[in-house]
Amino acid sequence: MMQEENKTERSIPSTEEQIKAAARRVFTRKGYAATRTRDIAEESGHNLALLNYYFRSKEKLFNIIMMEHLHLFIKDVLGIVNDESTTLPQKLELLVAHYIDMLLANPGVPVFMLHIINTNPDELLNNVASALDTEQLVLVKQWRQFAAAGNVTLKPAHIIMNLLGLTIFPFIASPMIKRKLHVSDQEFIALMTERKQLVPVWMKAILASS
Amino acid sequence: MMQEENKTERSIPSTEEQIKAAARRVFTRKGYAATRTRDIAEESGHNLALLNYYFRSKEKLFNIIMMEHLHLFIKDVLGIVNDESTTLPQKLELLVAHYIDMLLANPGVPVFMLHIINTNPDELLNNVASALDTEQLVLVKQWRQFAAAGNVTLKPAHIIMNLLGLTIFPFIASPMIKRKLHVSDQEFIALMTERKQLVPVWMKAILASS
DNA sequence: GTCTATAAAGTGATAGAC
DNA sequence: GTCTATCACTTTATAGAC
Repeated sequence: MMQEENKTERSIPSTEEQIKAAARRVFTRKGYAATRTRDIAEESGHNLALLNYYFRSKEKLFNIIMMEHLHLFIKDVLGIVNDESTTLPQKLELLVAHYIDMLLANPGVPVFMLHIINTNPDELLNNVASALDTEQLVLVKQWRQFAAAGNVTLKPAHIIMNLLGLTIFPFIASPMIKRKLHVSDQEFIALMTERKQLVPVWMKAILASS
Repeated sequence: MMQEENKTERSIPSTEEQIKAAARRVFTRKGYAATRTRDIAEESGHNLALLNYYFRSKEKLFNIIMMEHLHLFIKDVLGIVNDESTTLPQKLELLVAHYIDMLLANPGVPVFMLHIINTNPDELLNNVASALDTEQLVLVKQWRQFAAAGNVTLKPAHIIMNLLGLTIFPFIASPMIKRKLHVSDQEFIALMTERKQLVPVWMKAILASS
């Protein structure tokens, strides 16, 4: 009477989806080892047996979540990086904006990924951005051109570490930042939104200073 | 006959120290939950029962290691930060060099800390650098002076995030960096050593660009 | 102090009723 | 598909011999 059950687009998620969503939250918050299947079941509002019914095992469920997170990191990036019609500085701005938007929508992703990177080094480091280390990327070609023409003395490793550090680190350290710098959740979002413009400017200043 | 037991400075560590050192390695590598007390015992070359004999429980042992890591983060910093005889730029250089040296000697510390920060938010975030958020620090006074005189439009939160991101992030992401950027352990150390000089230069360039 | 053996509790997964 | 009850195994911690 009040609300008719919406059976079309926005209907209630299936049990399987509910469990997966709960798993994403708990795994992201506590990591793989500290998560008990009972935690996920409780968080999902369903029974422990359902978890095994739908996903067979804790590990298989984790792998599904992991792959989805991995996909978030790579999705849409190839399009930006391989676009012949954009310049190098434009790609920088697009990449930073894209990642900050993605991380604002999925704040737990970096900690999740780093936890994996630092525990299962070999297992999936091959997968991480494996599509991205190609030497044929337009971005890489443009970079070589830029480095050959101008006089960039800074090693590429430094540049990449700077870019990632300036973009991703705030999300990793957000609990400490919010606490110690007296930044509210809302202010944190505003800060990160500012950084979409600022990081590219800073990167250019860093390049110019070397 | 071959080697007489050295009983003075550099004698073999006590069983207690051996277990603690093993715990530090295993906890750093795998995190609290994924570590089994048996792993620590095996790594130390001693028996599982000895761990409980010396430290009562896994949790108490972990807390000891955690506090030692926390101490590494704060130790010596107060001296740098409260030194009336150094300028602000000098403090920046000293702090960056100090942290990079500390992290090169203890590469696992950041991941260890972040794992804790993101799992036990409230428990110890009060302790983290609680001595450092005082408004009375010489560093803070010098900063206020600098900000009032010059025209620094950048918010302090951005500056701190940049400094930490440029300094600490490479250690957090080192497994990925080494793998994806084809950087050897030795080259990584060289890169970080370079950053002791570079980060302060970059920070100044960032400030000037705003 | 150090070991072996074992108790006590936790955890992933399944059987079987509904 | 969903639940309760339970198995099989792991893991922390301790008891007790030496």
